[in-house]
Amino acid sequence: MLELIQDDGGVTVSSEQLARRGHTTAAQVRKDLSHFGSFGKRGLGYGVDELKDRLRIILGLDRVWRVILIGAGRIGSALFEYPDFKKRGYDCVAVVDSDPAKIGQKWGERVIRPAEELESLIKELHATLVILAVPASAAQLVAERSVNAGVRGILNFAPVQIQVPEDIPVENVNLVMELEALSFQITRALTP
Amino acid sequence: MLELIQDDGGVTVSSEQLARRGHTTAAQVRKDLSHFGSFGKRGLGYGVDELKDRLRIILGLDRVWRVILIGAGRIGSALFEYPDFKKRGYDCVAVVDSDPAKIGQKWGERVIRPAEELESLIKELHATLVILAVPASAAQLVAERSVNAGVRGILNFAPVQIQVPEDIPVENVNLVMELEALSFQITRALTP
DNA sequence: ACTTTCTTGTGAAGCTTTTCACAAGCGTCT
DNA sequence: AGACGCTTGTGAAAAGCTTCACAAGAAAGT
Repeated sequence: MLELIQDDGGVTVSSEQLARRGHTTAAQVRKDLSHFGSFGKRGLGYGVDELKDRLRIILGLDRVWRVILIGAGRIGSALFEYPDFKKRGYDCVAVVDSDPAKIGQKWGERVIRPAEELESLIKELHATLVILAVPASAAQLVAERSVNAGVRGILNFAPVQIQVPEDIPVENVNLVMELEALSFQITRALTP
Repeated sequence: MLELIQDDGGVTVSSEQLARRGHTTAAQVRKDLSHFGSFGKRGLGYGVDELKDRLRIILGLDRVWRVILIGAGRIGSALFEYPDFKKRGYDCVAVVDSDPAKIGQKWGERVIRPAEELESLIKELHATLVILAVPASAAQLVAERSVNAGVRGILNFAPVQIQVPEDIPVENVNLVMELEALSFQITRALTP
């Protein structure tokens, strides 16, 4: 499994150092990285700058992703204000909501657009990703509309499994599910 | 892997129906469930009510988890307002923040407490879980303080890997990481 | 009671991921 | 130059996970 690798201070970094930061093993790190070519230096480790560059390319972060945020509620707002969002190469090109009271409000320099315009916005602004921050009941429909309009990936905050074609990746963030995973692990630890 | 199983309408449900809802296979569902005893009925499937009860117990949801929310920023606020939170058995017994401007503010019936009180609140209120909704720079320290004060699990929204003893489960929710996973999958699909 | 139709639970097979182990490469020190 | 200390990259072994396949059980109809 591919793991996140954080920056650090030195000029080179060994697989073992990376493993400690990423809660994994040195062998795992080396195997993962070797899938994308061998750019480590034996006896030294990986050059931090080269590693960053390579990862950026492997992860597709050498481009700017055009994102539309669907749902201007609390989660949407938290995401929108997230400082690293733009810095990391994600450009929120539009915000849509179905609530007439919210439409027209300004978030920073973005005006909240009505949900009906979703398809045309995706096409006109060439959005590649959508962030679904809508109630569970609306999620499936909005996801389908987005995919039909040409979106390539979905980040889903609604607490439902959405059904989309296999070639459209979906990442789910489900607060209750994460809490249940914790609760399961603690419970299992208590009753072996 | 244990998968989430949503409610449905009928009185019984087969492994195949569950599989469709959960993006998995019938055999997988049966294997997962059989780890916790055999409570399906051959020829019929699983009784929906019994299944719900069993899952509740397996996941440790037959009790109320006492949670402290650390960080009263946007993410914290989105979580706090999340309607299913209380319904699903999570009781937010306190909110703390280090910003003097926020301390004393009322969120619903909860008053935001100063971060210094974290340890005493955990002990006095018998909190079992903490939700870390603080900046990355503060996460590690706050996590350690929480664990030392007796917390049993952590839901971490800060974009860093926190280091805690092995027996303390940590679930990470990292917006940028999820987006990077999407971006990686799309990129890989484009360049095979 | 017997047959038919479903569906579970589970051993075995197949597949994937992780770990182990070590040759080979790189830099440093003498 | 040669020896030494590190660290990568990678086959091979081990472990883990998923799928297959089917006996056994449960209801319903004849």
